[in-house]
Amino acid sequence: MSKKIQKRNAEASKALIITHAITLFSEKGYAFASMDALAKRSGLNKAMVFYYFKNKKGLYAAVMHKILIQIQSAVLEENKQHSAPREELEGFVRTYARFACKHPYLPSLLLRELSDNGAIVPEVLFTSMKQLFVLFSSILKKGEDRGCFVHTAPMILYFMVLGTLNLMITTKTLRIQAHQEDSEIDTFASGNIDEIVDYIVEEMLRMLVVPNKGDNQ
Amino acid sequence: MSKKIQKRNAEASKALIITHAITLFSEKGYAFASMDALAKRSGLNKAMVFYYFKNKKGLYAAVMHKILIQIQSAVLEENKQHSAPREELEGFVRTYARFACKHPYLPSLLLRELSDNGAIVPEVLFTSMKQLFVLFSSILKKGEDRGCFVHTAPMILYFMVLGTLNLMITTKTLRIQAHQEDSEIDTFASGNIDEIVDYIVEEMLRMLVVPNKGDNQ
Amino acid sequence: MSKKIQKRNAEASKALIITHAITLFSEKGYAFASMDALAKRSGLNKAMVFYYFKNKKGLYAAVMHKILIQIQSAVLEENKQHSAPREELEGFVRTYARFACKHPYLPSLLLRELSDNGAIVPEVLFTSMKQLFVLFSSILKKGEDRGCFVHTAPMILYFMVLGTLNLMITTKTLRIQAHQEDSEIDTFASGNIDEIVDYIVEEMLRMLVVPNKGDNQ
Amino acid sequence: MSKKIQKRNAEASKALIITHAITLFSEKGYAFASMDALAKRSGLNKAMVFYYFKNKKGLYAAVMHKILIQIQSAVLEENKQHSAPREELEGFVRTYARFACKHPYLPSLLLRELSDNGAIVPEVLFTSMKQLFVLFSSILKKGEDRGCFVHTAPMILYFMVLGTLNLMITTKTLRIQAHQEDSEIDTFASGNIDEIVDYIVEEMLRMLVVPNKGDNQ
DNA sequence: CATGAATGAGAGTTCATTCAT
DNA sequence: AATGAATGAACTCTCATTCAT
Repeated sequence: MSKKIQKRNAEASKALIITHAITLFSEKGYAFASMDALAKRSGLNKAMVFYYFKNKKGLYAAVMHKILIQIQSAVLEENKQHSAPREELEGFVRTYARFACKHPYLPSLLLRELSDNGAIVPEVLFTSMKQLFVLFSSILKKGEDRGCFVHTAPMILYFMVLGTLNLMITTKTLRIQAHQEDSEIDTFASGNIDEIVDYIVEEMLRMLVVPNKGDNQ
Repeated sequence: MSKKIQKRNAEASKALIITHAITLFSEKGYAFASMDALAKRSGLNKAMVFYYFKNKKGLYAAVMHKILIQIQSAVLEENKQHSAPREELEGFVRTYARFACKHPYLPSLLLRELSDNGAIVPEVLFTSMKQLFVLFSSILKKGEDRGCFVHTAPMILYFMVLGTLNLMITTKTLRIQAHQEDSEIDTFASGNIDEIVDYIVEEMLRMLVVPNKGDNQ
Repeated sequence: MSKKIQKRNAEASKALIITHAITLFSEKGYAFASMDALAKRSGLNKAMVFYYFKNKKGLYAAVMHKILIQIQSAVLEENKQHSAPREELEGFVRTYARFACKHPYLPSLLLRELSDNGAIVPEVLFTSMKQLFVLFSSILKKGEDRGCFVHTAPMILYFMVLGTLNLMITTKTLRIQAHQEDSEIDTFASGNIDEIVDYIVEEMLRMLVVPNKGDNQ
Repeated sequence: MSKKIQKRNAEASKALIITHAITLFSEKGYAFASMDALAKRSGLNKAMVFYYFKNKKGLYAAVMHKILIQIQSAVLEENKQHSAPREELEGFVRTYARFACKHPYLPSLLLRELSDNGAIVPEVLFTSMKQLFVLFSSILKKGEDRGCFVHTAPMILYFMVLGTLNLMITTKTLRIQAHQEDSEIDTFASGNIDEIVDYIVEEMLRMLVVPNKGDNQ
């Protein structure tokens, strides 16, 4: 009788849609990602997407929420394992970097959103980024309190970390290409993500560490 | 006397279009900036845009070209006035920052384009960014050669500068808003662009300057 | 009961569109037939046309396919009823003529397409016209084999039949008009399609029939 | 002083435009031939076309007028040289054919116009075609009067000649292609225009010539 | 839950045509 | 006579979204 029973429960379908939406949005950007394409990729009917997420913006919000939750919990998880500020800092940077590298949609989605002042989903982006920032600040604060970090503007350092990492990750192919065309230019094309993190952390510590206190933090 | 100030003047019309296109693109992003809206803003007929720039992409390319040329020449100009690496570095950062602050479309357009690998106008973005990078590298190189800078990966520092500045500038309203909601959080909301530059430069020098050489370079 | 007769019925909608498209294309020609006008005529939304036929070319291809299939099967059907070459030939001509007269879009669409080398939908036109030609050739061949037709170039005869019929049909109003303006000119204005066919067939047979074999084939 | 004096007299410019318009219209058809493209081809300013021909239709009318005049006078000229109906008939067909073959825009433009009932330039087409038809009729009439042609419907024969020739000429590439794909099908692909004319004339005469009078007309 | 059908608004683009010089 | 600038109307096509089943 039944033509084609597709018994998927709601959660599974929602998850399926979000998964595909993440890649689609990061590939094409919000505007150029069409709901048609998304439905096709997900193997679902277009109307389902609206059934679950109300509209495109709603879906996008869900997508942003998902990835921001993911990165947040990844960083928090890793942070539990350390207690020394230097290690915490390195942990923060490395965890973010590895995650962003494994999920390359993160940098592009994030940069786009930030360069827009969160035009599409203000609150989600806002609170998530804030929470991550609070964690980052607390690491610096702890370092200062213990006397091993000098005082700095945490906001600037935060964006220094995120800006550098995100740009290095999104521009990877661009940088490789540039190096191939003109080998004189050192675009750090060969460096993998861990080397990049090493560099960044090293430089951050040079900024932060109190001269004669660095070794025995 | 004449109602419409400049008519039947190709250069004026082109300039008019580009001017409005710059703000429109940076406000809405490429996809959401409609040619209809642009024409209305410019007070010109929509077809004129196509007459002069062939299509939307062409216009966008022209826009990017224009602003990249501007920032480039601003930086180059300023660079002539210095010869000491430290000053050159500071000049680079400050010029870029001031320009980006005065023309707030720059950061958003740039970040968007970069987070896309220059999806829309690869070459223009590519060559311009490269030239700026070459200048930046040469400053670092000179510093190293003179023994006053330690060796670093110029690409990473470059993105550190651009990433930090662009993010600080685009997120300005976001940061003010966040601080108002929760005054505990230090989002550097009150800092103006020159203070931001001071901070960044100070931190860069802490990274770069060879310990006992810094003072008397 | 229901206000709109057939809604949410894919086949009905498609058929509705094609029907109106046929008349529209034959009235205005491909270029001047606008999708807006078609939608209005069909009482459907413009987007539906694209939903079903992808684009204007696709619709046109569907239209051509439809009418070529129709004429083909009409001719084939009629051809079954005869076995003598003379009758087959007459059947071919008369069936084509009647069909084209009843569906006056055929001649105009066909002539246009042919005079363009099938610029818009090459393959469809191509294969259909070929199949019709193969049937026509086989009739002539059979006649030759039986010794009742002289040998001729089938392609030329084929175009003679189609060319004459199509032109006579499309120019009908033109011919009537010409005759009214100057009654000296005999434009065959009064002749109906069957008389035209009589004439053509008679003349074709005069060309084809072997002198002393014609009577007793 | 003078930037770029283009001293062309009106007639030369007009002729230049018409020449290019003829090829453009026959290549693309009326609708798809753009005034922009025409201006570019002619090396003139677009506005000039309107200056000389008022609008696109006007230009098209001029084009049709030109080529119809040409074909008319070619046929009339050649007709002077003969007096025997058979020769006149052959002359008519051959002249038209050669002309159409040398100026391949004729068949496509003509067929298009005819299949449209002269939608674009009714009168021009109308009178020209009529004059040509009157000449053709008079040839047949003379033949009948002299007792060497049987009576026929001149209109039908006229379209038989024009239809066959025009179709054979426009479909030349199509026919060659069809033959290459399937060599079983005899599309008269190898035949040149004179052979085609031979065939047509031979068949026309078989229709027309009074049985025992044919030889000594 | 799930689907295909349907829609309206708007997008980019083209084009014949006119204006001012 | 000749030109480049300017225009408005149209056109094809896309897309987020909703409806009916």
